[in-house]
Amino acid sequence: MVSLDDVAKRAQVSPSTVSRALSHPEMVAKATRERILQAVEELGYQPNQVARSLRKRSSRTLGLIITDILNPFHATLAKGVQDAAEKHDYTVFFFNTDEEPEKERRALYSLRGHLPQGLLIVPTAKARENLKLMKNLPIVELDRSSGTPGVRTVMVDNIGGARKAVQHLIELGHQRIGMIVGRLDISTAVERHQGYREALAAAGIPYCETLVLPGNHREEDGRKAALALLSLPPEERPTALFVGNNEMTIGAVLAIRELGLRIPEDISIVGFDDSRWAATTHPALTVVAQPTYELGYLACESLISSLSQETSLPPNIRLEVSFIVRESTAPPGGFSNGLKGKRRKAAK
Amino acid sequence: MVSLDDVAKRAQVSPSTVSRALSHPEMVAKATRERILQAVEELGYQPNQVARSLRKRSSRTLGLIITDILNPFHATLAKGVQDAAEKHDYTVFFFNTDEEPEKERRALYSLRGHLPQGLLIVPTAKARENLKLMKNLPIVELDRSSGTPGVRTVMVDNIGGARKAVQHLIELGHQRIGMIVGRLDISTAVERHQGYREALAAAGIPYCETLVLPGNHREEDGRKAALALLSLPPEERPTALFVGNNEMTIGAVLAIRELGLRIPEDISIVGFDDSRWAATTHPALTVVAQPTYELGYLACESLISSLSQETSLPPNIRLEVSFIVRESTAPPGGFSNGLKGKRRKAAK
DNA sequence: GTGAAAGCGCTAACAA
DNA sequence: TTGTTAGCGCTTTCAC
Repeated sequence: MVSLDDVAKRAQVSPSTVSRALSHPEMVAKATRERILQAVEELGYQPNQVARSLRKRSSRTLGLIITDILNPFHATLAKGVQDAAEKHDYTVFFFNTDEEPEKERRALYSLRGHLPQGLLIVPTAKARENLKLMKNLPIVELDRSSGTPGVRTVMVDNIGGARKAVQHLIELGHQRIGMIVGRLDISTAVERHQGYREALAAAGIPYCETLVLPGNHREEDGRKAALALLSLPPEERPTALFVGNNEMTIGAVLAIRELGLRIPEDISIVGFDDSRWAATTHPALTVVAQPTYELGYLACESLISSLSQETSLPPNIRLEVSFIVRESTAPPGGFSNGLKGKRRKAAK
Repeated sequence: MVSLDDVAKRAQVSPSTVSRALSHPEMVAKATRERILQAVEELGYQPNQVARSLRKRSSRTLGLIITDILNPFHATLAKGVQDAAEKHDYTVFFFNTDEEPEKERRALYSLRGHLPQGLLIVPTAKARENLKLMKNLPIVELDRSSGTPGVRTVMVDNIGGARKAVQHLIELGHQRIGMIVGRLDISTAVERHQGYREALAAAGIPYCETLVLPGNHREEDGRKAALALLSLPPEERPTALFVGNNEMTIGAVLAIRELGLRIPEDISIVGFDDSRWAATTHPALTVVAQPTYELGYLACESLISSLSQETSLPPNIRLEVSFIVRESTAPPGGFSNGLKGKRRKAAK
């Protein structure tokens, strides 16, 4: 590889002058600078970032840790982060934890050795413990918060979004509204659950524990939870479902199909997080839509701006969600009011 | 940060001994080694990978460049790569090119400065040019090939997969089979197109240019192409569609819905690459399924094994695809045989 | 089996 | 404005 010394020789200056010409052009006389730039060009010289990092103790790299790259929500987050990082000429180390704290720990450890300038992370349930590894590293948490002190966060208004969703169902006339919530050791799940409770309370509907089932954010968890909720005895069974994330929503819809129930005639459903699947499935789903790409992009902007001390962005950001009414919600209908012919088929 | 020198002092040995104890344990006496390891433990020492990389001129990092992280196929590829990399204790620099050669060039350039050990890339159409930047870097191309000499590849049997898909349609009785193909400067598109031609030829069906439309791999391209193909005059109009990738397949299905046509009664459709969307949409799609995760995983294994000279894996790997018949294909029916009531609605 | 010394490629005092 | 020098944290000869 061609090094700075090679350039120096060719341009007949000292290595430090070459370094300056590239890093602080204004400190070098115009003529010299041009001679150097030409040599750089001719030799195809590219600075060795590794050497530069070692010397400057700062690396122009960031870490990105998400929990599930197969989830389009996370993939979109990653794209937002990546785009912002590239814009500022940062390179990103990427990790995927599968929601497993142990994988997260290993990712953090491995990342630490590479001395990144900062970290963007969708924390797992044990992140608060794991992040102790990263003393003194600027961190932004995306989507959810681990509660680690001193960490920046970029999240959406989960409470408001959930409240709106449930309110919508209540306005349609639903009284028994089930919720498939995420793990309650994850902040988004807690907040969406809170929004659910608030909406019920505001309408004077008592909170009923049997109608709330937790899941581990995956499609299969949503499916199982929906199956369980819809197997309750008729008088307890929910007439509508509010599901805490995109993957579980898909699972819930599949469960409803398995049971031979119709959406929205037999059961209404609202999901949290929009997706192509939600928009194009039949019937199209009513959802709380999040500005996912912006979330990732902004988180990265926030991190980078905090690195350069231009603390233009507040350390904790909440983005607004929007509520999209499509075809999966309607006033309570047949199924809830007794056993229709459909149901027989369902009890497979 | 605690450095090797700190450990050396605490263990009362020289820095070089500490280095050896960690990198070549067998070169250090057991007692010394244990003392050192204890000091490492007590101080929470972690080797500085940047310094190590600079010195060894080798970095335990890999580059991963894909073209569209929002495409579940690519996200799955990335997960496979990531998992394999982690297994071998490599860290990955991640880039997304959006199919844009210019972004790819920038990604490669930026990556190069970080001295990765190797590169995994889904090449864009201009990769052959761009990859000239990466002289001497071990490279594995995934999914498609840029034709760059000396580069390893891990791909699927595109020709065979396409042939099987089209053959299936022919066996159902279709004669006018349209194809929505990718960009013909991308190897997968060329190969799938070839499979299409071969299947037609084998059945003695003449190849018809008007039935083949290219698209840029995105959903919207598939939609437009399908719209165009289905707007052909009745006697030229295809009765079945073979679509060259997952995203365009979704677009084609949406187009068919827009036109008010029924799948498979009015038009059959087969996609290349399975996905949750394909499996759960209604009707579920017949597809050529690829071992996507394995593709990514194996590509990374292949790269890493080539780095350590254990050339156990062949430089060019082709994985088998499988053909999954679901509900989107049937013998040619109503639509193709003339104008049904449905069609009026379609001509919006 | 261990230590001393050199140096990976770069940047940043400090001097001139 | 430019050059000299030292050193980031590590590994690897080369001695002993």
